[in-house]
Amino acid sequence: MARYQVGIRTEARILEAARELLGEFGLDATTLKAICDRAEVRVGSFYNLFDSKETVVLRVVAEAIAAVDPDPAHLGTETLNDLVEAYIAFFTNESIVARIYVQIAVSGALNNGELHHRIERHHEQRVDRFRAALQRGNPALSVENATERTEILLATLNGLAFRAALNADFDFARHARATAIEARSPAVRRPT
Amino acid sequence: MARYQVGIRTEARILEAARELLGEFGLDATTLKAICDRAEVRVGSFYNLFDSKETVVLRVVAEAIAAVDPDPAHLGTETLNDLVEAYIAFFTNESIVARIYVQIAVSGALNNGELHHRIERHHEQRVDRFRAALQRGNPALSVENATERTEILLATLNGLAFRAALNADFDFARHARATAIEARSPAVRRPT
DNA sequence: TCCGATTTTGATTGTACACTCTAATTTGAG
DNA sequence: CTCAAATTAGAGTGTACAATCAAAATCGGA
Repeated sequence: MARYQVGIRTEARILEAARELLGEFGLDATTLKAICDRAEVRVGSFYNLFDSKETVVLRVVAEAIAAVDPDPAHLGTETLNDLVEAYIAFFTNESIVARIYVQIAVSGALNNGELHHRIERHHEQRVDRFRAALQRGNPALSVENATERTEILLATLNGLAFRAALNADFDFARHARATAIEARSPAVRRPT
Repeated sequence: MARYQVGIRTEARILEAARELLGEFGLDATTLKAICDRAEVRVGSFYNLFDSKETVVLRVVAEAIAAVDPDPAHLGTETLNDLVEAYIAFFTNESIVARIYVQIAVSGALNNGELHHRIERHHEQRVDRFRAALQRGNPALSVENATERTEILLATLNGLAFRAALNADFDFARHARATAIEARSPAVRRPT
């Protein structure tokens, strides 16, 4: 299936249109028609290049996440701080796309089994990367302890992001950084 | 608008049907037709009693949340533990309804301004109740400190709930209780 | 220039959904 | 029993959407 240049450019235009619409107006407003209108393409051309609307949406979301990856090559050199900052960057710069991610995770999960697994796997990979980075900066931690701590940290970050999605005034970055510091330098219980 | 008994019973049947469908199959599967079929009511009767489908859904969700309220009369006697346990009960027993709450918060928030404010207000009231309970059990805490701590605690609980929604095996209750203990008895930073 | 492969078009299909409207029926207070 | 008000029925409206298809146009290697 040797591609023609025209088709490749059209594909790029469609992706760009989807990226812009999703990032600006959210999932519900990004209809197939809206994408095609902005890309100046007719519906038929869209389906000549993509299997479905879902394909495009998932690709845009995946690319937005990948764009802030502090270690795209997976060299294992990232610090916990890098990962947290990447997380903050994603939710700060791409808040609507981030919301779409949650939207897909929450609404699609019950119905669409394949999608559910993709998101589940994605989250587990994230736990793993965060845990590894935490242990790198803190070799004394056991795997169990580090995993536990990572689960809590990520839960808090997700919760804070959700909070920020509800209230734009909420200082997501500050809370996120404070939480991350807490997770990095282990606290001890005050004797009671 | 003096009600007839028949209408009151029909209203109850519709609410019950919506409750069952939402709790079992989620928001997307709970169509107007599905509600009417289960309630054995025709569409026209539905709209004689309710303004919209949204009305019914929001009422079911609100009632599910109210059902686990440890202090429905707002006497101010609830402990932080009570509140956390209520939260755990809601997400454990009514996991699908809880998911619907998130679904509404995330997808509706951008479009529907009125709904957005309701959910925002609900969250702020929750922060307030949690903070008050925390201070009651820990009078030494300043309002600022308690608020901060509460924001983090609630964010973590929400994040853990989200995690549990993705992976049914995740031990939500254990993590939630552990986090709450942490929040209750302030930890101090280990000197570095 | 030729010609098969790719791309484009846009009318059309199909579907799912919330919601409306009017006429018929039922209720229950007086 | 009467009758106005409440309730019910259910066909019908309107809309928004993703996706299909066959024919026309275009591409680009040989």
